[in-house]
Amino acid sequence: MERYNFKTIEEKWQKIWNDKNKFQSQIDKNKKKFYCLEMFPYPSGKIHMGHVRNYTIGDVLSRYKDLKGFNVLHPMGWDAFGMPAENAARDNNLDPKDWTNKNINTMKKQLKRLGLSIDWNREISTCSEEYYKHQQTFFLELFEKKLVYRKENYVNWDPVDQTVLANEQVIDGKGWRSGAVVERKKLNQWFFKISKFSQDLLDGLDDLGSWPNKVKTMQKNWIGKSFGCEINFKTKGDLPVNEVKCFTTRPDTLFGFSFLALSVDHPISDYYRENNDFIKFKEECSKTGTTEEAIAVGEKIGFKTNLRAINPLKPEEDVPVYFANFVLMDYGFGAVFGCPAHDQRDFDFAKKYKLDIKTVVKPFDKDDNFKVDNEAYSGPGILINSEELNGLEAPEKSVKETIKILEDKNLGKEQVNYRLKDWGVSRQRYWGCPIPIAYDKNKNAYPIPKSMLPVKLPENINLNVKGNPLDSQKEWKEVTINGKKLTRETDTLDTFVCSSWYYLRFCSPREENYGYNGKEIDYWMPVDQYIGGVEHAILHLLYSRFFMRALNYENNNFKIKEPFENLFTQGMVCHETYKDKDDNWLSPDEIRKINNKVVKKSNPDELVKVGPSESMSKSKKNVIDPEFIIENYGADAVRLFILSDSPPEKDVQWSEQGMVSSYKFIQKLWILHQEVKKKINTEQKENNDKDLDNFTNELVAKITNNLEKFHYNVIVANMYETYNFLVGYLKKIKNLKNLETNYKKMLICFTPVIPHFTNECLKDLNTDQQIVWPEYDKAMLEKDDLSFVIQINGKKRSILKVKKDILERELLEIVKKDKNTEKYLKNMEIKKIIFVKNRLMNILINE
RNA sequence: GGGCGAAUGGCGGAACUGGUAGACGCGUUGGACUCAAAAUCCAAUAGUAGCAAUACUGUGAGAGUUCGAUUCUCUCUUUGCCCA
Repeated sequence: MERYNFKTIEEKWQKIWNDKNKFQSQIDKNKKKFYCLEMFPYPSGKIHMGHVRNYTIGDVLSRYKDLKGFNVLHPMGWDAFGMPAENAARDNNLDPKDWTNKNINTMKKQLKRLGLSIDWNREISTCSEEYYKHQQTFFLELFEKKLVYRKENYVNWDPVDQTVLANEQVIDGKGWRSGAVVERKKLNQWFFKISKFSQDLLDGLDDLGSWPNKVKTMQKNWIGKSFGCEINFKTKGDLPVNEVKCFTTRPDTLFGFSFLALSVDHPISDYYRENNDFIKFKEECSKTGTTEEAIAVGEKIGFKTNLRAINPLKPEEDVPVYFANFVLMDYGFGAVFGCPAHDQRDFDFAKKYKLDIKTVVKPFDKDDNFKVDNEAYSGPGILINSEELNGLEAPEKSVKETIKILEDKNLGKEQVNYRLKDWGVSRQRYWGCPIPIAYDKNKNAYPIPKSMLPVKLPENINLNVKGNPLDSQKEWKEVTINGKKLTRETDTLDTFVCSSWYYLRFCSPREENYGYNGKEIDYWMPVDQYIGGVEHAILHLLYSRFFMRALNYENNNFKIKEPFENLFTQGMVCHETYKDKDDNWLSPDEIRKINNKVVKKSNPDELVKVGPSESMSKSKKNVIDPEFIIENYGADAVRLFILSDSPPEKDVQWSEQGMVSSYKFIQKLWILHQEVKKKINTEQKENNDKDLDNFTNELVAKITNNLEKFHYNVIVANMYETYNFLVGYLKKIKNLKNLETNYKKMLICFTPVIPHFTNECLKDLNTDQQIVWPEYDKAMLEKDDLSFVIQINGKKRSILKVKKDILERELLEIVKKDKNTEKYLKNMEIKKIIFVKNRLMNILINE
């Protein structure tokens, strides 16, 4: 018998699917649509195992829904703008476009080789003019709706990449890509007014039923709604300032007020702009990043002003006013009131500058003499030392009560604050979507008329310059609008803008007049299932949700608010890490496992240090190249393995042995297929066999259920069970009449996972009609003979094969005679019997 | 510090609405085939005791609810992620 030649068979089926346009999708109002989307890849060069996992999960779902009769949309495209292309092009003297397109070609081939059921006719690339011209139109529309604005702002500046980073791109004070320490720099930037939708984005989360709770919580925290109070502090001192506005969530701790802290960017700083000490201080502050994390971790430093602030609830008391590095201008009003006893940050600051620490909240279990000592107490409790507020429960009642008092005295008012800041979209890079704006000599901004779109990127330019290459494009920068000579904006858009609406584009990828076609999105949107990594839980998903709201804003024709109905976040692909004796990382093919030892391939005497399994990354060299694996084992085997070992939402451990056994399994299935085929083709056939019908029925039920719940690892187990069953079955049973129909059902159940193999087998059995997902019979799941569990005092003592729907007293008679249970019941009084029909009987006796 | 999740054999992991814990795979051990090895096939595989039938223990720890808890409730430990 011939071995299963995965290479020819897989390529054969891929060609058939391709030639027949099998996965092409179009509107069909008679069918229910299903839009399945995986996060599109960045064309970095080659696909990695993370892609294999992501797209296999999506493919299993798409193929299942297709077999179920849905009209499936399953597109793929490229998140093609971004810094790696620009950097690679600069370093190797290439054009980013060429570099990107070359990678796209390679990766497309690799994805096709995986046998994904993708409608390639809808392929899009965000770096193509056909894509980004529509994005520029959207930008102008948002500009008209005043959802885009420009402001001078301090930004996170990455000195290595020479670009601005969003807060969420700064990790531990370092750039997420370059790893360079991030600096603060003031720049003119374009912003999307995402904060306008803070409440709506928060409310919308409730409607996203099947998003992971984890992701919803993360977004909720990110939006960071807080309830508090705006307070106007009167000030005195030798500056022409009478008042400072603060936002606080804890106005109830006002009696613990001992300083007021301002951001160095607060308007009051203007009075100090020529003060050398202040300038120095400000420089010092700029070394701390602008992220909340950097601020929390970094040392708190302050600069004392000549002002003193008056406590609104205690006008005879005034406290010093500082500039401090932990106050941000864009949160609240760039000013906070310091209550050291009940806020750790304030506490650290007060200790450093020897300020009062007045305890005003005591924990419930302490008396009124409670004093904050080594650290701030921020928990709940009872107000003390707070005059008229004494005895109030904090923060539950005290916050509301204090706000009322302040409002009555006209000293402040209730306010809701959001942590979510507007989205800075300007990037000082070449390889991105040009912002369709131009400026006159006075820096006034003019939108480029829509008729002049797209604003194309200049080609063949020198990237080997400091800063933004577009800046040195003199000719390109010049533009005349309505006879006016203007200069183009040289910043390009954050690539997260591109990925904020690409799912809309997939619905009508060739629509020329606009970014989307109304009819198409009305049919296809929203995405029924979105699948991707949890690392995008905040950024990409929040931006996409914002983008739909921005299009929806002042536009009655656009009805979508939530782009992704359901979300599934898959885990990462991990692998052991290896290091040699000098602590250099080793790749898996540089090591060898002999017995229980791991040694270096090039030097078998040298032991290799085996590290923990971590997410595959080039820097740790623990990557496995999918191309090599597909080449060696075939697409079906890779798909099977990547699903088999862990639930899709958890991390999976790559294992060579596991991969090999998946490969072998397909070989074994092929051998089994030959045997089944032989039996099917035998002339002599006997009666139908009920066991086989039952098994298949149960299998269909299990696999259907597991597919619906994303228990894809269990599906693989079900496949192995089926194999084991059939091997045993063929050995002992001659009843063949119903083998063919049952076997075909089994193959269809396997199709989402190993489509090439099953299509080949079905074809081999002359199955020409369109295959459809088998239905299962619920009633049949309850078998005529069943295993009935007998417990005595809650302990399992026997399992009896009995007929379905057996009555309690019938069963009791059997139990009394059964050799396993009889000894327990002899001469015992039965106190109680719990009888669960067709399942379990628990007999309670005296011990 | 706060929020959310997780903890089951040597390992990855199963277990429907509380009802046979350990499906399935990997690994390991023994056997068959072979001059030998690989591959393949067969068998065993939670622990303890026993030739065995079987018994006891067992889902991070401790309590609780229940006839019955991996599943529900509380406390704790460890760990992961996010936020601070």
